[in-house]
Amino acid sequence: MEEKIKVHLADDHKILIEGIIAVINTEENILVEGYSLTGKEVIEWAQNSTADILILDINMPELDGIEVLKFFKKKGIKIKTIILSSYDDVKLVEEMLALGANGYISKDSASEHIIDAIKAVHSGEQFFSNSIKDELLKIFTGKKVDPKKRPESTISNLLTAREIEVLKLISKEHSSPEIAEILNISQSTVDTYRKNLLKKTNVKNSVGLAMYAVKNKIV
Amino acid sequence: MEEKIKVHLADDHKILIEGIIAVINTEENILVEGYSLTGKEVIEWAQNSTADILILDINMPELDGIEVLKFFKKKGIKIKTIILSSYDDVKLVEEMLALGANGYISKDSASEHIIDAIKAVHSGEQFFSNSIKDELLKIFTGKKVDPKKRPESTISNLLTAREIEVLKLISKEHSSPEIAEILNISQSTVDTYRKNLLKKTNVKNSVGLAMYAVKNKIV
DNA sequence: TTTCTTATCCCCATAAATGGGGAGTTAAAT
DNA sequence: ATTTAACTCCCCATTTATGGGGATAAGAAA
Repeated sequence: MEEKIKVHLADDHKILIEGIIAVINTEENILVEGYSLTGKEVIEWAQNSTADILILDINMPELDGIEVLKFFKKKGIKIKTIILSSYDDVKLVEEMLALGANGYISKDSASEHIIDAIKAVHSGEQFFSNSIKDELLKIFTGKKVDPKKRPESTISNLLTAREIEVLKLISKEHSSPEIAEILNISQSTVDTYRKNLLKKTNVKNSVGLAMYAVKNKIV
Repeated sequence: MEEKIKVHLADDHKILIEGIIAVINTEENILVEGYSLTGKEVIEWAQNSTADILILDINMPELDGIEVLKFFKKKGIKIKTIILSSYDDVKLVEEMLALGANGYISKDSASEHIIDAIKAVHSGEQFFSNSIKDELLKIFTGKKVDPKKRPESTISNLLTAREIEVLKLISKEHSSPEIAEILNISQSTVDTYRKNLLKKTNVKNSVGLAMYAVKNKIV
């Protein structure tokens, strides 16, 4: 009687995607209409999408989930989005909500939660993993946080897109010459980014940068 | 007529596990007999296992795939193991082979490759993702490497107490001169520890060391 | 006892990172 | 139209890090 819920997946790991498809296929009224392996693909897809729900991994190379959500917000694209994350990070959840995400599930959670999340978000609710709910409770009961006073100074506006790219590569143990080659820019430029990153993040060296990246879940 | 191939999965992301189960369930003669979510669980399971194949994620918190393989080798446990990795890293592949792994597939590859890998490894062959094969070819054609001269000795044991001390200080953004002063030893010694740490952990630089420390909850 | 591990130190050399300066182009915002 | 932000590139110099080799003393393990 009712239409199937159309879902689009975005994750850089194809195995995970095919796994989720297999899981979702056990559900009668949910249909995976396609998937994207990179942030860029998601953005292209989004231009002419008729899907109901997007399940979006935040950890993708180059253009990650955060950037995708920002793009949506900027362009006024309204797609109900469920974040799929490797980590339970309240900061990230807050940022995602501010960027218009409708749900947040951890990759640690059981796969049936994906089904639950899709159904909930499709019917207009929000959905969170139990693990992340626990984390949230701690914050919102312990200290009361004004939801309007959301983190204005997220990494994304502290660091530029390019700086984040460089930071990610640094965190993946790449040297400046390597990063220069990967990004197709000169080593001088990479070194400039390193300097700016050190200043902006207020850490001492590359190790500090990597730790910063870990702490802020940008790797 | 023939017995089903019994497979055990090990990955800290339950969603990925359930996804792989769903994929494998489409295969008639392969059966997932269980799964482990941590390295410790794998080791416990391995004591009384009757499975034919273990599919092992290398990136697990605390006790990762490398340590699991080392444990197997030490205890003489013989389980055909397929490594499931997020990265295409030749160094890692070499290390895994030296530790007795029988296959190496990337999470980026399509899920049917898991099926192929299971079948290949079960029949005594080795299996590698195409992406990693390309990488390997580059190495083994460019420079000829004696397969017997595999990094057996380079990646030996766990870290010593002193090495861990140094690793902690590195992860706290200290430089070698600083560490030398803190520990009251010469900088030469600190540098020796750095070298040993790089070898033992098989990472490229200090950033890699810091990440290793994070992954293994040393910091 | 002999071997192995750990902790300590040194030499050499090269590669990489850090820290300061300046500067051009483009695109967006005011 | 002018300013600003982001991205790009270069000079200089110094400090750190990496990679190879070797070495010694104390203590544990075989």
